[in-house]
Amino acid sequence: MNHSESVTYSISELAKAYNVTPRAIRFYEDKGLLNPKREGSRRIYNNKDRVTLKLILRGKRLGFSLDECLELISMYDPATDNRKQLQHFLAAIDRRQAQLIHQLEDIKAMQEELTTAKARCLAALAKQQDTASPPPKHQNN
Amino acid sequence: MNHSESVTYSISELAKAYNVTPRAIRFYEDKGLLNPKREGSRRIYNNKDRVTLKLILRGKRLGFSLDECLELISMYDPATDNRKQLQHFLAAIDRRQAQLIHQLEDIKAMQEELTTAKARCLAALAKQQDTASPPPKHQNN
DNA sequence: TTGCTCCTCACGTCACGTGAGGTGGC
DNA sequence: TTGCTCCTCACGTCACGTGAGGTGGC
Repeated sequence: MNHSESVTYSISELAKAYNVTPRAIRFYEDKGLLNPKREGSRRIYNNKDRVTLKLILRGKRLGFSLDECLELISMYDPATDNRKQLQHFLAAIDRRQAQLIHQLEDIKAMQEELTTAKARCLAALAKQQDTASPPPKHQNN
Repeated sequence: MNHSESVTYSISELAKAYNVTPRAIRFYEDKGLLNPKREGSRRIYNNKDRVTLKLILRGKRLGFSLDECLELISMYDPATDNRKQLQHFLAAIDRRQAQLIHQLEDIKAMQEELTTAKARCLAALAKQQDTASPPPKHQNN
C-alpha cells in the first residue's frame, strides 16, 4: 500500500520546486530540521522530506524562527503530543495574527501616501519636462 | 508659526514610545537613517526624527531592508523627487502585497491544521488522564 | 576532455542583542 | 555615595549568501 514510497528528489529539484536555494536547504539540515538519505555524498529527498521543507517554509513565512519551526514540525509527527508545545504554538499564532493586522494597516497607510507622493512626483516632472532629456511619448500608468 | 519646534525626546523615550530598543535606534543612526542633535554625548530627538523612526519601523514591517527604508524616507522629503526611486518603491510594494497574500493563505491553512492537531492532542491526553499527574478539574476550551 | 550537478569548508552580511566599562547630573 | 540614564566599543547570533576548490557520472 506504499504507493509513492519511491518518489525521490535531488536538492536542486526541491530548491526549484519551492523557490529556495540549495544552500538554504543544507542549512536547514545543519540545524536538524531535515535528514535526507545519502547516495554517496549526494542528498536524496523523499516525499516526507519534501513535506517537511514545505512546513519549514510555511513556518518561516509565519514569522517563526527555525528553532520554532522544529517544534512546529514535531507537532505534525503522530508520535508526538506535547501540551507545552501546543500552548507555545497557539500563543505564537496569536502574536503572528496581531502582526499581520498591523502589517495590513501599514500597507493601507502606505498606499494612500503613495498616491499623493506619486501625484507630487508627476507634477514635479511636468514642470521639468522642457529642460530635461527627451520624455517618453506615451506614458501609461 | 513653528508650534511644536521645541518638542524633544531622549533615546529611551522614543524607544518606549515605539517599542524598540535604544540599541536599535543607535543602529539606525549608524546606518545613516537618523541624525539627532547632541547635547554633549546625549542624543536629542525632535519631532522630525520621531516621524523618521516611525517611517523606518513601518518600512521594516513592510519587509524593506534598512537601505530600502532610507530610499523610502527620502521620498517623504519634499526636496526629493526621483522617478527611479518611485518605480523601485512601487515594485517593492507590489512584491510585498503578494507576500502578504501568501502569508494570509498560510495563516488560514495553519488554523485548520491547528484545529485537528489540537483535537488529536486532547484525545491523546484523555487516554493518559488516569496514569498522569492530577488533571485540572475544569478545563475550558 | 568538457559540462553539469553535487559536495564541503569558511568567510561575509544584515539587523540587531548583549554584556563590559565609563560618564554625568539629581 | 548611590541610583538612574546615557554613552562607546566590541563580540555574539540568526539565516543564510557567496565564492573557493574538489568529486562523480553521462
